[in-house]
Amino acid sequence: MTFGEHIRKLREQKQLLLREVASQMHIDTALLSKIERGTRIARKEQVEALAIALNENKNDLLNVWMADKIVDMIKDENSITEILNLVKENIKKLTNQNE
Amino acid sequence: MTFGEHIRKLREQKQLLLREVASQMHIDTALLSKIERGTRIARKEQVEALAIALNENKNDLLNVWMADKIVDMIKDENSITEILNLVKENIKKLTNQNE
DNA sequence: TTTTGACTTGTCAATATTTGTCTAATTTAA
DNA sequence: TTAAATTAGACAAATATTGACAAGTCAAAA
Repeated sequence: MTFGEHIRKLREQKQLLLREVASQMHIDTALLSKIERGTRIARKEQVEALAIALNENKNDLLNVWMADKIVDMIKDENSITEILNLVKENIKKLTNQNE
Repeated sequence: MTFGEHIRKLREQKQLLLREVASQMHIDTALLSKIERGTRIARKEQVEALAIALNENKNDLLNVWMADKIVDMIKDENSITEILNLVKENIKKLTNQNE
């Protein structure tokens, strides 16, 4: 599930209108609509504001958002698995350096 | 190993000078220097030109480059593993849709 | 020590991208 | 049909990226 689908589902579950949530986030309704539909990428501060407006866990939402951005980057690549393995390796090296 | 470290090692193995490679890539020596040191991010076309200049496999180099960009995005996050799992899930869903 | 060559750094204008909003559709629900 | 909700398109403003230049460091040769 993409970030947009995720937050739309949450919003609908809570029976909130786009304009209600958007207003709490201090952004235009149209922009939130685009974010939900995936034609615009939310900024980090917007995700945080969204977590508050939807009364959801901020970190969880940020994780979904970040994952979405990564998927966006690599979805059209032809060696996704290989790339993700490289990422994992490099992350491991990075964290080991702090020991 | 970061993308910059990687290509610097390759260049040194082949005993090429920054200016030789940069010239083949039609960019300034200073820019290539920054790319190798990780203070600048190469563009896709530059990675491709680099693969030619270094006589390396283009796709392999692009994978290292892409992995590097992803690491850059998430290295400071506190739930990296969780994020990468979400990525994997979502990628799986995406590819299953094409069946 | 001076010079030379390789590399690095800081800065800048040009360019490109992203951002948020407005207005005008379009869709939905009553 | 109407009214409210949502979406699409276009735009200026803000931000970010780009590549180049000039000046810098550094090590080794002269």
